[in-house]
Amino acid sequence: MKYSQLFGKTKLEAPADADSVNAKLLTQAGFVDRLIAGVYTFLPLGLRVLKKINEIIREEMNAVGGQEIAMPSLHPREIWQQTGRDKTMDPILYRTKGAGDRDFVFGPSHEEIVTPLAAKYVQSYKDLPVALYQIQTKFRNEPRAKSGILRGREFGMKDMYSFHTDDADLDKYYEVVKTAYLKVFTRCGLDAYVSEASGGAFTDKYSHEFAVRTQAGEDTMLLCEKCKYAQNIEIAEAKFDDLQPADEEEAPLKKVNAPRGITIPENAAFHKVPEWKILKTVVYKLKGGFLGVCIRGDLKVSQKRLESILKEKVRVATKEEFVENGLIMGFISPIGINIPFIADHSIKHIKNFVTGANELNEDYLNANVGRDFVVREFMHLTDLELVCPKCGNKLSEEKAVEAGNIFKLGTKYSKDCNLYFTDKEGKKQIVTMGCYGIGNTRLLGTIVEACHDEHGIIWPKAVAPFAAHLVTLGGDEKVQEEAQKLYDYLRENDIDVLFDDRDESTGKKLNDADLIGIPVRLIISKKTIEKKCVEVKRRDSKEADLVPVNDVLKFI
RNA sequence: CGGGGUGUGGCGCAGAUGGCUAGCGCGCUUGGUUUGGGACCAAGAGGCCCUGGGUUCAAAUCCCAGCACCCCGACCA
Repeated sequence: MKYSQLFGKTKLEAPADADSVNAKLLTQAGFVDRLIAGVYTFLPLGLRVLKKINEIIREEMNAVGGQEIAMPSLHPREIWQQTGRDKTMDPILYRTKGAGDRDFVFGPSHEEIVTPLAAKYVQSYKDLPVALYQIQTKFRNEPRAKSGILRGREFGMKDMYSFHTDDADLDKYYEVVKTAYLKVFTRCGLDAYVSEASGGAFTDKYSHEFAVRTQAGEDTMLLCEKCKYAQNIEIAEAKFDDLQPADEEEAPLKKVNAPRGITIPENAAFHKVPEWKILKTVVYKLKGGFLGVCIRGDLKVSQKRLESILKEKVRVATKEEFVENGLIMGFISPIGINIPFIADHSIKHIKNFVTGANELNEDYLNANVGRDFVVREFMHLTDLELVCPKCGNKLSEEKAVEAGNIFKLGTKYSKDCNLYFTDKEGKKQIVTMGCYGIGNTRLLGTIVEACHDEHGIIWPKAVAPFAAHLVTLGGDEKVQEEAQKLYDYLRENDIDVLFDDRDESTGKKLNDADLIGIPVRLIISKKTIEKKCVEVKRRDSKEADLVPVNDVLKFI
């Protein structure tokens, strides 16, 4: 491909509202174009990468017996009512009406389609197990699309569904797919970890996430290098004691008179609640002022951790400083107080806290984070040290992106959609299901987050849009001729090459090459022609080599 | 859904106490000179100043409403 003819040019500056590295680099380099928040066009370069990713996914899914199909995106509403998800997923469903005023849903996922489909074709135990997958666009009305292509409203996903005669068979296959998933991420040049997933609609025991380590990740994960084990820090902390009943609803905030002592046990006793229901607030003195720290009543803030996070020495505020800030010892709360607050993850999922009202002997009941008070950031602030459940080593804290997840669905959808089979004894049995998702477009963004430097993207070889980037320097005709010869030669040898044949200045062309990030850069210039050589430079290395034209193939 | 910010050629921005023909940089077109890390000269093209309503002799600029985008939270198979 000649760059002069490629649709989608590089830009000197990234769009001002690009919020993440992947959004900046991918738009600046001409891989994607944003239509609206969370909805992107894939330009030729971007689509090339996406196709490579899809091919890797396809190969690995085929290798574990997956069969590719293509299901519709337009779903009649009734099948969503049948599983109850018309209601439970209502906020994120895109809806439309068809002829005769019929209601439709744009598919956010495909259990509702694939289960009835399987029911049509699966009758006997001989038809099982079977795994079906597709690579397709999903639609989810995210309340806040963000992070470039990492969280979109329309996005690409590989979703696979497996069907089994019993749990044992599902368990076996689930492990096989887990391994296949790790292969996919490794082949895409990423460092992936399996993590036990958060509780959700389908219970945490039966789901795993795949975390990819990158500095730009949205989640903080606890990782074990050795076992490739990961755990989301929020889950780790919440899990250490599963306190919050899942069905508790947020109750209205209430201020009550509370002539109690100032300690947590006295507080808990007075309100007749467990200590973990108390929102504990500690105020620290920093160089630049005061900082409130919220934590669950039964836990302790680790000053050491706080200091290592803030990178400065801190101390608890003195009595005088309390008065100065209008704080009442024992009755502090983040509600209605004018100092910044951060919080430990432990409070994130607890509802209806008891907390002080910043007045003597006055408390708030039913305080909820987000609704009644806001914290700047959630952090890990306790002494809690977590170890790998497999090898017992201490887990390290890293930022990560969730790039895939797998679930044991069990019989939820088979029941709703009447998916049964006849066993060897001729008895009717229910089918057990698993489902397995990888966001392929998110994966593309994740690769950029993980593989870039200050000049641009550094594509791992397996997913690079081209194998080589041929660049001419200088407007010399001889240079163009020689480059054209090399271009033809490479193509004859099945090398996917992008040929920057433009008459642009050296700086622009080299900067563009760095930005686009193709793994190998080849330069033809007056200098190289004199030496009958080509300059070869790998994107991830600083050094360039001059190699004889005939040897070029060895370097790609 | 709460709080904050921003909407001006394709991109990045200036103009805001109402007032002349709405500017600048990048990009684009034409011609010329250049070419090893974002070149230079000259001549051009390109604008419902987010939308709707209002105030006014006069609105990019003031007022009201709405929409979109971004950030921090809430939410998140």
